[in-house]
Amino acid sequence: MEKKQNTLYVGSLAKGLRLLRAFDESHTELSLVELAARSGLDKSAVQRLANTLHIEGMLEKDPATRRYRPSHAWLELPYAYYWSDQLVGQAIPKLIDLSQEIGETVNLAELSKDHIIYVSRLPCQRTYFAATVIGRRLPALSTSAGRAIISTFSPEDREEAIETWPLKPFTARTTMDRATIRNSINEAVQHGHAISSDQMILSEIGVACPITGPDGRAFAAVQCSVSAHTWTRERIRAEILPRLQDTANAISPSSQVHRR
Amino acid sequence: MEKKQNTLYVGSLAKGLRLLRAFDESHTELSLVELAARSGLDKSAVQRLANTLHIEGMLEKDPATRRYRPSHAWLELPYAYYWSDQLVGQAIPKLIDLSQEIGETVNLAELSKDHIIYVSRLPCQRTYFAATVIGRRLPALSTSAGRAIISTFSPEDREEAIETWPLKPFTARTTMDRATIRNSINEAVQHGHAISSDQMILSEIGVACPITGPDGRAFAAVQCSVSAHTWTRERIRAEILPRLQDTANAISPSSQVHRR
DNA sequence: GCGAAGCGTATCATATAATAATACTTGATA
DNA sequence: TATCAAGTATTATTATATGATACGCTTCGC
Repeated sequence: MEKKQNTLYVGSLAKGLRLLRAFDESHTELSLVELAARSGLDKSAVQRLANTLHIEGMLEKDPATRRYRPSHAWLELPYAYYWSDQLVGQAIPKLIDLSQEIGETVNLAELSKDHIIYVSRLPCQRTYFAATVIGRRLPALSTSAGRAIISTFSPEDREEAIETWPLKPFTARTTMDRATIRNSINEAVQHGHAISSDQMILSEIGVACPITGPDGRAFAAVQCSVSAHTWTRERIRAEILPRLQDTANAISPSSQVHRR
Repeated sequence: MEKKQNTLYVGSLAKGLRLLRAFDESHTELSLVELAARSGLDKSAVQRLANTLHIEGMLEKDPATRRYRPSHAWLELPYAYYWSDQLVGQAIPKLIDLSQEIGETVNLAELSKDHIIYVSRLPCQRTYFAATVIGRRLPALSTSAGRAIISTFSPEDREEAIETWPLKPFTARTTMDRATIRNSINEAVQHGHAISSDQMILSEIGVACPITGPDGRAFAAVQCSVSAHTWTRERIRAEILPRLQDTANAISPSSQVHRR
């Protein structure tokens, strides 16, 4: 057991959480030994912990196959989260209006370390499944929302993000060159919004405007995803951007306390 | 410590989960002693467990107030859940189409013991916040979705549900009389859909059609919420119901394996 | 139809790791 | 400035989690 030293650290709890984290989009149900393999724990530990999680209602267990699956309890935790996140309550009604106006998929993304996480999604057109699911965590540098947020940082912080935050190729056209990303972010600095294409999936264009705090630094963004088959960047700028910008401004806390 | 006996039960893990469950819509951030009070654990235990959850990234801690809040990790759990739930993937594109067609809020609800839980929500009109948030768990008997699901049960199971499942008054007009609920469910048996008014909030009407499994028993429902100020039950039956029914049928697994 | 392999389950002796009591620190209140 | 409550740190004690081992069941390949 890698020593986490400290008597204020309860190892068993941490190990249980590792079991929960073993589930993801490509591991939707796991057997005992698979859980052991993915969590790095031995069979006995997994047996005890998984059993506990099952008894506590955090894991479903198929009586036939003996395999574990996430339970409905996994949906109740985000419910609690939503009430605790001030921003979401502020934003949702405005996002609904926006999505109705433009008739395209609208997302709310928050910065989470060096990634962005989709906190709220309002799909208006059929898209791929992952685009409809909250909680998706993506490298900030590869998303329009992330770039919009970074564009509000001080020059030093901005540069650090561009140089050090992680990248991962999702499509053949995901930008892996940090200089290109720097250009994209610089444009965002100037225009107040970021646009990206083909980053997470081909033929998808994302536009995002930052939601800024009282200090002018963004921690979230309103984002809109459209298909490159029906939209051009020009049309996006003409038809979507103004409303997107208005929405982002309306949500930004600074606007609510009457600061510019 | 109430003995959960068994050497396959890890108490510390269970206690940690109790801390997570201490957060809900009216307890969005908690101090150490509040956590202790709500979880029923002593201060020392909470100190250790909360600290562990913080280190593991499950709890945010405000450096100023020392209070704990749910972290973004709480949003990653539903992400994993969605991929593990077959139904959601099947349903989402059809729900998007439906919501676009009728221009009203569309929900996917699943049965979870004697409650229903909203698994997917597509708000189209401004509503109260709770109606936009996934993971909300409501007594099945008090919701159109729950009644639609129960209506597919065998007469015995149906009766047991009506007699024993829990009720709770949310509005002054929430039906607390089981005979009235029985009537509502019997109507659902005959017409294949359930309608309810003023159950969760005043002036809200819910319509739901069951999603049935191969055995004809439902485990989920497609539901639509509208305002009583702009809709009557007659108009709902005429304009919304046909499409709602089609959508529910299209999602039902039985329809996909070509049974009736 | 038989043997082997893999997986889930159960048991148990051992010492690690969680406990709960206590004491210390901080900061808010009056 | 004194008091109190909340958060933090430390400790001895033992309960509690551990992980090795053994058993039984199913699924394969031969």
